[in-house]
Amino acid sequence: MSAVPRTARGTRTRAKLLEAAETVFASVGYHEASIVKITEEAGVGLGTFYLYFDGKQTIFDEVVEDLNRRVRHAMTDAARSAGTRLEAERAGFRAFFRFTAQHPALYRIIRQAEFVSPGALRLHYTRIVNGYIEGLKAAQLSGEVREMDPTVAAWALMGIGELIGMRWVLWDEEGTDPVPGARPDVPEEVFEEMMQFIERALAPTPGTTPSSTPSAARPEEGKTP
Amino acid sequence: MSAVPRTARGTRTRAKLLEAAETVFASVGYHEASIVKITEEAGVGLGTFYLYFDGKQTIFDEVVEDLNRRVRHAMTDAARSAGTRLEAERAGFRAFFRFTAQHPALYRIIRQAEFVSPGALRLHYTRIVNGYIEGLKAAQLSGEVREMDPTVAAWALMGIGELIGMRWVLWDEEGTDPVPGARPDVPEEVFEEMMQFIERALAPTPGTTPSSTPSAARPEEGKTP
DNA sequence: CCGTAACCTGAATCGCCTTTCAGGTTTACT
DNA sequence: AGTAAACCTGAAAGGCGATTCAGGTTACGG
Repeated sequence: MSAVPRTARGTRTRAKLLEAAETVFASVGYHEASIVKITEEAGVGLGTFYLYFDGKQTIFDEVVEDLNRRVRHAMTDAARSAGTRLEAERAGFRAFFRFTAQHPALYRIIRQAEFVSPGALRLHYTRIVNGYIEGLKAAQLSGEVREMDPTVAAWALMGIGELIGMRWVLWDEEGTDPVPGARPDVPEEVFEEMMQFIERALAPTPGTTPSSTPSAARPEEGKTP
Repeated sequence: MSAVPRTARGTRTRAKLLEAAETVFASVGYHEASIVKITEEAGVGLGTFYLYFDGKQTIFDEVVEDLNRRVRHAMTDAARSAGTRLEAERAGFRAFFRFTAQHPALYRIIRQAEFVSPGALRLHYTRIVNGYIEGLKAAQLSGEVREMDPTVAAWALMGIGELIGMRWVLWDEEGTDPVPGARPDVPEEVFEEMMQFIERALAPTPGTTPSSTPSAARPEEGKTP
């Protein structure tokens, strides 16, 4: 049975294991990730693992939970400083892609959760989507976003980010120097195209795109109740 | 070493194995799927498997290939009978969701390919996306779709379908009677909302004249899917 | 400096899975 | 019917990884 560490040393060891697990799961996948590999990566003995975790599944769930918390934090943090909803959307997506570039583990691990831990998978997606839904609802009240079902739109946005991220962050990243700070993000043109797509989909008046210049003349009127 | 069947019986046996593999991979995942389970599901002896496949990885690749071919066929078939591009988009998405509802194996298997067979994963996505790109380019020429990078839009569309399908077909399906003909599709309201989203994202800007704008102004730069 | 609780370790056990192969069965063809 | 090729089978070898556990090490209050 797993236990909670009771001293500073124990806390450190547990954290090392968690970090090592993220690394190993991301690089070889759940299946190929053996407890031995995880403990080796963490630099601790094999048996130590079972002091803090019940098994592979348990530590996997915790890794997913942790990644989810971190990516949402990155996104809301970035969005907070934005003025309009569209700026927030922009900042959120940028943060998402940046996080993906810096932690490819996110994608690689989430995709495996389908079978390893379906509950964790759903929690991951629904938590992020809920963030979108809240934002969209608020933007609808202020007239920045047209009348529509925010839930459907939120899942659509999630899907766009997911696949664009996969295509231009994960796939383009290969063969890149694995220096933590120097990972390529989504190319600027692609990002702009994507935001155009999104802005038109959400815009109150069909066919018009609000200027992408931050605080330019964009009065608050356009209410479409 | 695996071999190609030389008689009708052999062909049947090989097909049974392939179908059984799809079922088993979808229900328990690649990792939990043992050769024993596959051969039992197929109703053949254990050793028979190795007459036609080199191993688990090999048959997995072939299952992915097969599913990919079938889903694309379903989509293009449905889209063919449509008049405008938007109708085609609509028909294609409907076919995609219907296929997903009838073959949940598609999602469940593809998601595992990330580690099991990255090449197969990429092939799957890029093939579908290429279909979109062709359709979008044609629609741009006829002015039905605005000027934009069709590649980015295609991946966005793919992402929308992917997550909406996951949320409303796969997740809602649970606990449903597994009768092959009676699987729930995406609810009509959700489908409509999604199409609204897509149509607005792709719609031409009212002011511009489609045929007069040189559509070759933005040549495709090094997209190498 | 001592004692104890917490912590760490890795060899050994156990169980499951892949893959092989020698021998039996079916099919295609004359 | 007869024969060769194709096909099928499942016991058994060989390997790998999860988990346990008895014994050693470290931290720290008194």
